Amino acid sequence: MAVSKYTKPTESELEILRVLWDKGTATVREVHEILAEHKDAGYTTTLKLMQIMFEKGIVKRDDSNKTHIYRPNITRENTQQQIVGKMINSLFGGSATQLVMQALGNHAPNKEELEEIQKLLDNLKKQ
Amino acid sequence: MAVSKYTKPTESELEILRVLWDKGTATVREVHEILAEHKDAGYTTTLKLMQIMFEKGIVKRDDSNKTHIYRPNITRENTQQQIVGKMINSLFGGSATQLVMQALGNHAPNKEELEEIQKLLDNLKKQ
DNA sequence: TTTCCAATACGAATCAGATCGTAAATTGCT
DNA sequence: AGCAATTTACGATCTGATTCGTATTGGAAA
Repeated sequence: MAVSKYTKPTESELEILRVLWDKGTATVREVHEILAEHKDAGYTTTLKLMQIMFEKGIVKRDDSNKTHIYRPNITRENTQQQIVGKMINSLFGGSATQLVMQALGNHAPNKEELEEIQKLLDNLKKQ
Repeated sequence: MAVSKYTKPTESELEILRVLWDKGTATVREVHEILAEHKDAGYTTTLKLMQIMFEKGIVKRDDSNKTHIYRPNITRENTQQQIVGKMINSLFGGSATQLVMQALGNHAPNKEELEEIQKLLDNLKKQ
């Protein structure tokens, strides 16, 4: 079985990944424009970060044309899982329940979301 | 109203905070012994970190004796809230529900915990 | 073909966090 | 008082992340 050397994305890398996850593929320019709405960093900064992410294997890219096209090489779900898992251990003593209580307590969902959670809960109870 | 300049604790700071939260108060030596069980770093490293945390205001200390006694200056609950909140925004597009689904899906709780969550859910539905 | 623009490549500077060696201070013990 | 052990203080180094300036490259348009 192939071993994937998992590296936790940094904050900046996560920002870029979010754009790539949403769009599927994007050029450096596209990513940069979106980040620039809320953050100010130069274009070459975004470029450099994406190059580093490529070297790390976090993203893939098509460089057959002058303007390279990037795409994520790790899934959103997997990354969420890694990070949430780490947080459960480091901040909630290993109890996912504690995290769930915290999240629900401080960020109450609406009716539809409550129903969604209820369904999942019902499923878990059946096991 | 007093403004508290919130600073996100680093990973190492969190490790130390966990010990302080569990014990209430502790000396550098005590914290270090516990960390040393799972991590290897020199005593002065732990000392330095705790000194920096003191400068930042993350911990308080009683230095009326030679051996200083440290205690947390931020609560576990508050810290959890800050970090979970940030994660919901940066990784789950602002949806606490998504985080909850993720956590429950990948770290299924036992019967008692499910009941606990159910109770909270029932309460939220009543609103 | 030449020119110009946009994109990439690359190296350097900066910054924060973590680590540790060493010196100075304090306390307990003989 | 003098010594040994423990603790604190402090500065230096190292590493990783971020930022950016500048040079180079490639392609499109004139």
